Amino acid sequence: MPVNIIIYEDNANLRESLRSLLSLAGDYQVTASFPDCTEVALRVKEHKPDVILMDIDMPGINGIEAVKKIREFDTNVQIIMLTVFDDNTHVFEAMYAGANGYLLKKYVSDKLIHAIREVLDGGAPMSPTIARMVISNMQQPGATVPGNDYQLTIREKETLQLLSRGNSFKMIAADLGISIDTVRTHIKRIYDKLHVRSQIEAVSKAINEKIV
Amino acid sequence: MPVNIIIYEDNANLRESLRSLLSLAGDYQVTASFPDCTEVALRVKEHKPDVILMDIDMPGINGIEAVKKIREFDTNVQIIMLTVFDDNTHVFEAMYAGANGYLLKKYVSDKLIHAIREVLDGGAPMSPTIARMVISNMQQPGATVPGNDYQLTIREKETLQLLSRGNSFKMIAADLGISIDTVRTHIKRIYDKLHVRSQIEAVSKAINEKIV
DNA sequence: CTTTTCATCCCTCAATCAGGTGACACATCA
DNA sequence: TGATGTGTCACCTGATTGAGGGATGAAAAG
Repeated sequence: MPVNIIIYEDNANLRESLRSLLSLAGDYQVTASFPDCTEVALRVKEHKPDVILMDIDMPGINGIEAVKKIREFDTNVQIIMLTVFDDNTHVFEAMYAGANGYLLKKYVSDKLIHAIREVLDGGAPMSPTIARMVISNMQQPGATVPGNDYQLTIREKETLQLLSRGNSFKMIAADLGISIDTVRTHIKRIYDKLHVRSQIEAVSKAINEKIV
Repeated sequence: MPVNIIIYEDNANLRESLRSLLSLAGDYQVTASFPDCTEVALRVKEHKPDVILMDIDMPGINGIEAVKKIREFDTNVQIIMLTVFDDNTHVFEAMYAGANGYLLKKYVSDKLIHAIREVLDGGAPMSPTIARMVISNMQQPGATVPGNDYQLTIREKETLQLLSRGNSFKMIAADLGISIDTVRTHIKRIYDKLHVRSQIEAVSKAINEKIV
């Protein structure tokens, strides 16, 4: 069964190049291709592709918006962004929107077939510089080393979790089946360990450093 | 000028395989290899490698700890993790610690040379499944439906931001140059709009839905 | 067997916060 | 011009929280 692919690319030459590149490779069937994203949801539902190749810079709805729309109803179709942009705004927006891969156009001829194979195998094809950007992005907030669990005890972690979800001391006490005073004690110890002095600081630290 | 590489790998067979794989490829020089990470900082400083291949599971100091130690004094050396673990704890810890690439051992023979080339070119080589994990991790916080900014006004967003960073009303008032009662008003409106009833709920919602 | 850690509970006091109500200036917009 | 939205400020009440204490028992570690 061939892999069904639809293409969104406003440049007619490139669109046809992609189509022929894929048809020559065998096992790939471009069931449709479009120069813009009007009715993107309808069209995707209609063609039920396995893979979507999506340009970013298109007239009307751009590729990132299109990905968001598609992800509202389909989280399975594999979407590879195909673009000339390698600045981090575009890359991260695309990733957050729900793209599975991100190929720079200059690598397309070499890597497209490979990338399609890879998304179908559950991978996330990315051009090298893109991969580096993604990693750097992860490392930013990771100035806080995970493993810094601040030696919280189990009970303290539970308390912090409930606190982070917006519970009052009273609710935490009820939830854990202990007295409110015990909750207060746990909270105090948590403050000591996290070096904070209020709920919000603790919660903010807990969420940002994913202790919870 | 050949690429200088040092290897950390406790399995003697694999260590030698890597060494011969690299020597056969030409242009790569394994200047040292070690079965464990004792004195890792000293050794790296001594050999000044271009690339470090780092196993994770080693006796004594594990590879992730070693990466942290190395990154304390050298942010330029390219480090590729070389491991059998593909669970997300190990992957993310390694990434946060400062690894540049993450290759599963089963792909080593095929991809090692390519991966070394790639880190040196500023890329971030990853096995496909690893790349997918990294991307999924990025998409988690973005799972929140976009467009939900709850119609907060500029001032309310500022207030919420300061609140999320752990400031008290008093501090927010000082920061914004307004009276504490005004802060209270803003906060109250924020509560209404976010449908919450406390600081923590607001902060937790704000962070999780990345309004701030 | 003693010490430490964890989890539990209690008390007090001052500070902070939530919820309510009301007011005023300013800008925009219908 | 009048309605609406925004940003500002004030006062009040009751509840919650933060910061200090201190205390007990069970379990783990030494």
